[in-house]
Amino acid sequence: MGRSPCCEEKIHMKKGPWTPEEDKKLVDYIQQHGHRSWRSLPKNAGLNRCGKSCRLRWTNYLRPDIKRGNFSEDEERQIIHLHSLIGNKWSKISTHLPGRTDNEIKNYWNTHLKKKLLRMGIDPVTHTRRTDLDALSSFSTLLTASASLSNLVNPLDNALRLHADAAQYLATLQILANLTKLTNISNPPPSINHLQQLNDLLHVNGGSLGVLGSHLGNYSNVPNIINPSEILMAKFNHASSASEINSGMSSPAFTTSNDMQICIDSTAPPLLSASTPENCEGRECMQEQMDNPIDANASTPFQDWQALNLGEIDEDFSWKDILE
DNA sequence: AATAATCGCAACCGCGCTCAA
DNA sequence: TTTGAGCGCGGTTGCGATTAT
Repeated sequence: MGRSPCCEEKIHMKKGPWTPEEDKKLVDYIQQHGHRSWRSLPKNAGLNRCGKSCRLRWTNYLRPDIKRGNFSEDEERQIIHLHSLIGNKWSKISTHLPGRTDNEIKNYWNTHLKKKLLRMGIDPVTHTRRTDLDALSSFSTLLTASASLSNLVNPLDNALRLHADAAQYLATLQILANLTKLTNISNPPPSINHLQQLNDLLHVNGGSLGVLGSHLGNYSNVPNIINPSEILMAKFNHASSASEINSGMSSPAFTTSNDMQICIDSTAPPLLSASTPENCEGRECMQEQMDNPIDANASTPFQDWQALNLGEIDEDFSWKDILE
């Protein structure tokens, strides 16, 4: 049903920002008489405003229990959590955040949290990893950045060079890996042949991942393309022991057995997921996660990358810096 | 220093729900 | 059962403040 204008005399009503005098009149009236009927309130309070405007001013600004100031991290988390469960139900969300109005939460969501999630590669509507090509292009920005880093490092500094090479390679890897996902290309496990070629490449080129990365095209052009990240991980899986890695036969970027374990256990982190698990989709999935406090803290895409824990060369150089 | 672009927030708009007559 | 007043909600707009060029 509904109604359009909230009062017939609306055209004569004042609009726009409230003056301190109007605020005082409204507060004084409500403190004395309450606000049983918003429609009759402005007339009784001596305000040339429509009741709706009075209600909004009171509920969003003048109410004595309104909390002012920045949102705390805890409040942010709660908003994101609740939004993932119930969507844009701002008034419902506000009931869980004492002193915060639905309007304030809505504004905060639109101006801060939405962007924050997007920066993290999370779709603010579905709360799942983004699958669009924008995110892919942002990753190619990372590739460009890592390439620049590669150009900046002293060619004589072998360790730094390898780190930069690895950064560039990982970026390439992720782009290709996600392209294969986006295009629904099947990923059969790497054959022994592929592994042998990979092994040769690493040995011939002194274990430089940068050089290896430059050969990825050979794999991505063949039919039945193999997910490049799987090639790399299979290579490490295939290595006879961690000592082989540590002895310099493989990339110095992966030097500890702990690092190896991470590489073996997972492919490149799923910054972009082209598909969701059959039994866990979109908001329902998030609902499950939020019901479980541990799952609710599930890693963000960025955390996935941090989880690679590839180590740091020195205080001024870290993977976090590259990935940021 | 001037101008344009962007951001952040308060306020408005209009739809739909509830409930009393 | 129908009607419509009143209210609440979510989306949108307007504008001052801030930042970038």
